[in-house]
Amino acid sequence: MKEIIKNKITEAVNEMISKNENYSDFELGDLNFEISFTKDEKFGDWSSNIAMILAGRLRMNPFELAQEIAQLFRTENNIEKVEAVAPGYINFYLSKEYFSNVVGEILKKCDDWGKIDDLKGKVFLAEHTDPNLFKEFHIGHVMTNTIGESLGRIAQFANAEVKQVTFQGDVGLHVAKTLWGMKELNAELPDEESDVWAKQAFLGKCYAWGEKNYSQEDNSNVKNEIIAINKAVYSKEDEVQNKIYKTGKEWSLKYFEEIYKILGSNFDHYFLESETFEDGKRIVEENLNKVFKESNGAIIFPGSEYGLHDRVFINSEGLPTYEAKDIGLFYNKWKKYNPDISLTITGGEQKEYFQVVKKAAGMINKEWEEKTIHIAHGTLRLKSGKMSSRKGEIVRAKKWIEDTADIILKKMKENNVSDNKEADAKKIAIAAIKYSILKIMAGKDIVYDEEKSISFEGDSGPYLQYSYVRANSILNKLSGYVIGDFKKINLRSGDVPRIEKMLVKFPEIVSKSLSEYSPHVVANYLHDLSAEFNSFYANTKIADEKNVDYKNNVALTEAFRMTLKNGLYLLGIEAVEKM
RNA sequence: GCCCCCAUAGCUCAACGGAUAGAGCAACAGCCUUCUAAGCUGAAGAUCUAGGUUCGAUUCCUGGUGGGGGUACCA
Repeated sequence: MKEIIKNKITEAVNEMISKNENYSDFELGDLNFEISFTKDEKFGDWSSNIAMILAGRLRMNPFELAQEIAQLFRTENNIEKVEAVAPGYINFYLSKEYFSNVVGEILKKCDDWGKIDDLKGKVFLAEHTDPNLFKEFHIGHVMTNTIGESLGRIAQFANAEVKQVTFQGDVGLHVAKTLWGMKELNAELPDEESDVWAKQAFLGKCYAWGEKNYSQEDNSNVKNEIIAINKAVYSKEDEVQNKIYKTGKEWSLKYFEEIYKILGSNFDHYFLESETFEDGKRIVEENLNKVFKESNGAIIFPGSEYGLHDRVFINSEGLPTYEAKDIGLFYNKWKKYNPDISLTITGGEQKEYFQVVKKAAGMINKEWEEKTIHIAHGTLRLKSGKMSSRKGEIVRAKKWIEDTADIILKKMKENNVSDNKEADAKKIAIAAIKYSILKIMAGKDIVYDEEKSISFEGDSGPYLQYSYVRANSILNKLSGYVIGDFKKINLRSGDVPRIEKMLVKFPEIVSKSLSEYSPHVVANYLHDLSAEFNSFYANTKIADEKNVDYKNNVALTEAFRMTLKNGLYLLGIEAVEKM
């Protein structure tokens, strides 16, 4: 529809220009005007700003120009009315047929409703979460994971071939600190029968202990020990240490598997630093004196020459830093997937760091820079201040989810509608958490208030799930009917309900969300859509055969349910049947 | 010091340079004999500050104030 309107406007403007010699030297080609949904029903359904843009160029009154264009606009069946309105909008009113046809289309497309071709044939890589083995998974990781998973799913809806990957840190100073701690705190070592949570909690404690001792100024012995351990991790020469390392690594990998399962996150591949650092180191060394240079015994990239920071890629011990490992990751990503778009999602504090790495990467291989997009999201911070796994001051993801699920479970027991309360409570908890992250534009900080539990009402994940449950409940009641019976939709007796008009927007919303790499566009839309449905629900008895618009309303409810379900999928949220 | 980001209602967030700046929470007034009240309806409430660009600025530019982040061998 958008394209039709756009073409017809172009025709009208061309006609206007050809008729009037005042415009003869005017070129339409580069006009970038828009056709967008109106923000209020009273302005019609679609609206164009063409007159206001033309007005600037032709130095004319936008409203008069709008009137002229509107008059020349040749309407077609589905466009009922075209109207020029001050300050210079041209508004389009669509017919009832148009909207009921879209409802029919939604019922036909089902799970495919909302899919677009924006990334057809493209390989889309989404790297996110990037936890360090030997450290605990905290609520900050949940944020990256949630945003990354959602962006991947949105790209998938845009018909891209999506690969979700993560880059896990299994070598480096943090590992050395943990290993040192494991030796020191050996007495507390959990036995093999302990669960993954206890084991990882122990590793987290060891890390914090190692970090604390490492950074104490008067403790140069410990510092040297840890540096030695770090070297041995890379070289794998110390048999005893290799064994400890192997134990810790296995515990961690199992632990992360459990976490990903809880979050509903699926990775196509796990890159490990231990598998990329050699490539990274080699590439950096190959490009010494071309891209990189030596400085104080280390190999650095002189970012300051490009308005960025200088950063160390290989330290004076000859070991690769995260920077070099990231170069190795670029190499391995392209070797394995050759992506058209490669997204890296991290916290905002890595913004300037990543600019440096990306710049350096681009000087090695142009494609690496050109096809990489860094999404820096905000920090999930505590009300009391920043989390620090170094100091052991973190909120564990698992605890967050379980605490949330407990509150929900209590509420479910009061209501007593769900048949699998435990499982549903978990889904609702995840929904609440993910939605609270996704409803905010990526890039902004979120303050996590441990006192105030997360919201289950209003603009929240559970609100969306609840709206789904309501629609579901109506449709279940009609189990004697097959929805197929409603696919032949008659014209409504009255006005098209707002919810029906809103459904039409879904594919456009997906497209916008993708182009801005911002799941919050989808989240906000689903909230508005659900609010509109709930309002419709409160004012209309939907499952009422006596109503003249009965079939329309049932079909509309089904279309809403499908749209919401597909939208929730994009956010990585599961619908529940009852709650 | 230098660089980057942010500032909208009491609180948490929205708003392609456009129409009356939208929501949720909290507080206030209502609505369960009717498809699940995790809901609905109503009223109240906001663009940090000084300039500039524009037909039009919450949005773009400059200064100020306040907050966050980054600044070489951590990730």
